[in-house]
Amino acid sequence: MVAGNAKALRLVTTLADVAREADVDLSTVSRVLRNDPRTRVAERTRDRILGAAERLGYVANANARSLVRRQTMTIGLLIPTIGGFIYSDVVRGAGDSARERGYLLVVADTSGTGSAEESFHSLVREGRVDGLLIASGQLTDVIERGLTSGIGNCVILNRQIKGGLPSIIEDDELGMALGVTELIDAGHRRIVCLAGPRNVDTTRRRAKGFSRSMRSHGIPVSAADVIYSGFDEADGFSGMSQVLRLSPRPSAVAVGSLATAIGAMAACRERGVRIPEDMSMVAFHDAPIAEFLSPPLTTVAMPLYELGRQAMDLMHDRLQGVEVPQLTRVQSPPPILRRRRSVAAPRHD
Amino acid sequence: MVAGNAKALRLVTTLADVAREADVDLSTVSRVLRNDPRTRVAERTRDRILGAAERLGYVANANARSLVRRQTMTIGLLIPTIGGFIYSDVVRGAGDSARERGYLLVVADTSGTGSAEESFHSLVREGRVDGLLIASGQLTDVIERGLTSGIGNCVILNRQIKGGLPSIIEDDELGMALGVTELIDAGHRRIVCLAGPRNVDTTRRRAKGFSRSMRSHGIPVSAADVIYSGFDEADGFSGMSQVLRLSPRPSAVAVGSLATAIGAMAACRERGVRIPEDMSMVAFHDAPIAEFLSPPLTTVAMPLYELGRQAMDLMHDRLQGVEVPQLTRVQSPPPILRRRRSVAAPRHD
DNA sequence: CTGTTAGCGCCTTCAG
DNA sequence: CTGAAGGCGCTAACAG
Repeated sequence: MVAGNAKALRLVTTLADVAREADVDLSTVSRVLRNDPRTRVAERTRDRILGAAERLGYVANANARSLVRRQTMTIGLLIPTIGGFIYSDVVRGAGDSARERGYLLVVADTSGTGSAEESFHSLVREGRVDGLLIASGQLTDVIERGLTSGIGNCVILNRQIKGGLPSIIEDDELGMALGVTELIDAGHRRIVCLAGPRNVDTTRRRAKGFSRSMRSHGIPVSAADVIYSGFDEADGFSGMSQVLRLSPRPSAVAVGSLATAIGAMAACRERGVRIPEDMSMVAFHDAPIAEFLSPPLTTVAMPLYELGRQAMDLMHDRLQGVEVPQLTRVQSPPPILRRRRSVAAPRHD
Repeated sequence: MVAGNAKALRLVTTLADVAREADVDLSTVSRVLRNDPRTRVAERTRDRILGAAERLGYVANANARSLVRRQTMTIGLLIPTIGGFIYSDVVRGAGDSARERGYLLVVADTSGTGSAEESFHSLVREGRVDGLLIASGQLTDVIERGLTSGIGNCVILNRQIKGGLPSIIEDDELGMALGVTELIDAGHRRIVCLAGPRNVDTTRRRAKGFSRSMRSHGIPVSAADVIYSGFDEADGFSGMSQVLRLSPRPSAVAVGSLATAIGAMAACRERGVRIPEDMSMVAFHDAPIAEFLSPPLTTVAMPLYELGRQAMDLMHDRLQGVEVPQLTRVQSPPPILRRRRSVAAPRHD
């Protein structure tokens, strides 16, 4: 009475069910449903099969298919924390490209402790995905320190990495230079860069953009002009607090991320430093919120949608056996400076 | 020369490889590696097997396992857009619970057109997940309109839904009442609720909390006291603009989401309406950013981490065959009012 | 204690 | 144009 139960409650219809219903062999059903180009099927049988499949609500099982085809048609994306300003665009870009190519994109959040490596394991090593897009610095670090097994089809987003893994980066240097130039053009000379964490690739590139722009305008820069902090609001607050203690106090600051800038604005407010009257500010990265801050923030909008999209394109190439370069730069569009109201001429210049 | 290539480049080691290396049957390897409690294996063979597996870097293939076990040990989570303030907590909660139970959580962003249904299809119907947590109103609507096949193991987050699908909700009504009470306690009487989109369940519950709190304090409410808009910054801006045109102008506003509140603050600023001097404000939902706004925003912090976690717990029960109620309320902790500086006594009272 | 045997659901030669 | 047969990598009885 209980025996055979497992079979009895198999509710999903399989190829065999459709075959029975259509009175053909299941291999024929498989061909028809996949539109196998190598086989021509009689119009009548095809209709019969299609009808039966429809009637039974047949959907092919991805696991069985993956097992034999040795590919899952799904790509993973690792991001450090869902909810960051910049990731939504990256995810949309990667998702759109994936969909167009018949792939499924699944994303995993690596904010929990150890979850970066765990996700990597479950997704890649256990064969749940064909490839992994890695936008999580945390995991990138692990890989750089020697995790080498099974990292075949990975693409690193916006980090350069030792060890031959392909990566795709935006032109952070140019982006930051754009922002700094805006400050310089407004008349500022004493400008400080409130950058992200020290020794992180993106921080380095943005800091470089800062220095480059300064120097190319004939303004000397010293190491002290770059203040390192983290990437969130609280980091921005403390970082900016440092900046405000500097003497002479800079008249403008170029901030390494939008969240940091929001914290930095709060620090200014608390000290009674008005933006832009007493302090001009540009932020690296843009999001709808920038428009609604006080004052609306001048930002550098990086092509993050394109970053996601092109990362996926790269992955697709790799999966097709196309050789992909070890370092790719996101192709157009270039970063855009969104002028709002956080930049003004310096007061005592 | 090219023939047999497919086999040749099979780089992953299988059970058979380990079995060969350890000179035992592959079923034994399977047992040992799974720690099958029903079989006792000689210490020596076990060591041999473990050694071989280690040496060969064996990792079980998830697809093959899923195929036979008829379960994938992965749960999907659908969210409307990665990058919203509230989703990071939900994802963390769900992810933590999943991990503790040996499940993998994958999230899919349903912001693209049609991608909600597509994701649902690829994940659930094609058998890539054992269950789906749905926090995407978009998909909820589709389901409510009649998508019924294969929705066996779904849990709806923070939406009540017709049709018997289990859902878990927080006490939005209480949360909003908390915020409104704070306003009333500060002395406000003319208070407006800037709610989300009309006809959405969460909006309705928050609006109800508003009315309830008002009435319980003896303040009459009319339908006109609830202004409907959307859930993002721009919606908040336009919604608040409407509020500011009201006459008599309210002295306080209870806003239905954090993003909306940020837009609303901007609208006030533009009109020269100072917060909290001319207008008090509380927002539903909290995130680190609230602390850094101008002024720091008084918010109602909902237990979103718990929502995610308990949704996953519910899913787990369901997967274990435990009966789950059609409607669950998130258990403790209750919403917390985070007092910051956006509420003050009204001016002309 | 360990090996043998059947599949899971699907794809893919190879015959007919 | 269609059917038969083998196998993807793994698990789970059932024997020994």
